[in-house]
Amino acid sequence: MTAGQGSGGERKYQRIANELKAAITAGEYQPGDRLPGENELMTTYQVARMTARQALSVLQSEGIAEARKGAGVFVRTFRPLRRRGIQRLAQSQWGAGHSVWSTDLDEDRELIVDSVSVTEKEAPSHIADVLGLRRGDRVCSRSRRFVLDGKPVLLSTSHLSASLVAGSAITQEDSGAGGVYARLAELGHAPARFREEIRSRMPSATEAQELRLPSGTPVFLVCRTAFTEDGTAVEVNEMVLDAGSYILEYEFGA
Amino acid sequence: MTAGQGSGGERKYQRIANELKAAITAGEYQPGDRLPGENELMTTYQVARMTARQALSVLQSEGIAEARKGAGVFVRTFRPLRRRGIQRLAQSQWGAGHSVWSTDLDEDRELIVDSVSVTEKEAPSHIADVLGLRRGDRVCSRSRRFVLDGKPVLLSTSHLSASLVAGSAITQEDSGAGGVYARLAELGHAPARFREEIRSRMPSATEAQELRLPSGTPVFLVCRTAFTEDGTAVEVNEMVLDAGSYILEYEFGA
DNA sequence: TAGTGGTCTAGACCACGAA
DNA sequence: TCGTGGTCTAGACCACTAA
Repeated sequence: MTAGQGSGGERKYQRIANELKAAITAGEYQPGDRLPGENELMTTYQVARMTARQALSVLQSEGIAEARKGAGVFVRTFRPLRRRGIQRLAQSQWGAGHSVWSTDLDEDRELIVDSVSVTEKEAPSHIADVLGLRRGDRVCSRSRRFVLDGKPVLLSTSHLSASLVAGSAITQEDSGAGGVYARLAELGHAPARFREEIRSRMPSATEAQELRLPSGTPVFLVCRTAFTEDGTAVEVNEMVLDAGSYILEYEFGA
Repeated sequence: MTAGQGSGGERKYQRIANELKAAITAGEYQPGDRLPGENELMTTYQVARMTARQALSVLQSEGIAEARKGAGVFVRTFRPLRRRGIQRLAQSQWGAGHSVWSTDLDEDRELIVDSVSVTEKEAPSHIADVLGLRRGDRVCSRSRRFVLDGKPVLLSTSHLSASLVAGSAITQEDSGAGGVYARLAELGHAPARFREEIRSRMPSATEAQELRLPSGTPVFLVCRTAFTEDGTAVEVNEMVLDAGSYILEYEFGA
């Protein structure tokens, strides 16, 4: 046979991929172990380079394996953070000066803010709509990147009306104890209700680079809107999360 | 040049992919439109088949485009459902005989249960742990597939202790008005609290087939646990969602 | 330096969809 | 029937990593 797939048979690359997956499931390859490379698969299965490649790409696109250029293809480890969407925003926490992120920390794992930037610009239209701003009104945008065990896992950009927060610590890189929500409370705009909307898709090339995502890893897009008691939206926080690094959790009553 | 990438330059396939993306963003190709095929890209960019292919595969793996064998590569449409995780489980709804899914329906879009199967088997260990069952105890598992506009979007498997629900309508394919939660309430095990845990990853080949997912579409894994007032877990529902068809939404107070 | 994965070429046969 | 994407071959040069 020179090409094409036999009508009754499993695809060659699929068969190779399945055998590798089975070996991983059986524990023959542990997380972090190196899998057989392209050359080895070519000889053991007697296939062309591109076919061996495609077999390995199946594992990568399912998030099971990760290629490192010049080194090999390795079984990925999966050790996600648990992000509690509701308890973490309870008043008792930010009101008392805790970081909103402290509950994200499993024992001994450090989630660190890698870079912060605060800018003021004209409000993007989809943000202006939610915050009830007029055309041309300006927003204060706080962008942060969070790093876990040396790997970036979360990009967060928080948008607030520039006129609302002018002069407060919110416009500083260090927003102070309790963070932005404590400052909003001091300004008389304490958040009372939150809405989080979650999507998931494959990352753009830019996002994949910023989060150092191996191919086959989707991202969560979490958009949180904070409302005051009277129902006014005061903050919109757009987040991009490495989906392989997070479990999102919500608890609520019936 | 015969092969390899010029050290300073953008990859060929990446450049082609970027131009296609720009054209889509600019509106030259609308959702549902057919993109230039492999043959057309080969001639217009003077590249080999595999290179044109790889350019198109970039768009597919980012979920921007979708290949249909024998027809072409098309710009994908994105029109997700909004799944409200909290309001939809309020007592007022299932208590009154509404389907839990009714709030998922945007006007004029029909979410239909495609297939139902109810089985009884020994509890998988991760389910037994949560439900507090002993080794060898049995569970009643209700599996359903939901279809929107002819496309499957959600696979749901609900696990309950077999001894707890024996003889009730829960063991029937039609669980009756108000669904499983109304029946649990009648049995004296009304759910009072819920926990939903969300992950996202690329689908396995099986999941991709069952949900008819184009490549480049991740899935949500939503695991909901229902607790009674005294904190006993009475139901574990494992769901697999087409991430391109859903926005998950949670609203809660500070 | 040897071996790895990343990109690229120039061919081929196949199953499928639309006309 | 004809064009499409899906699979496959057998070569090639490159950048990167680890020994």
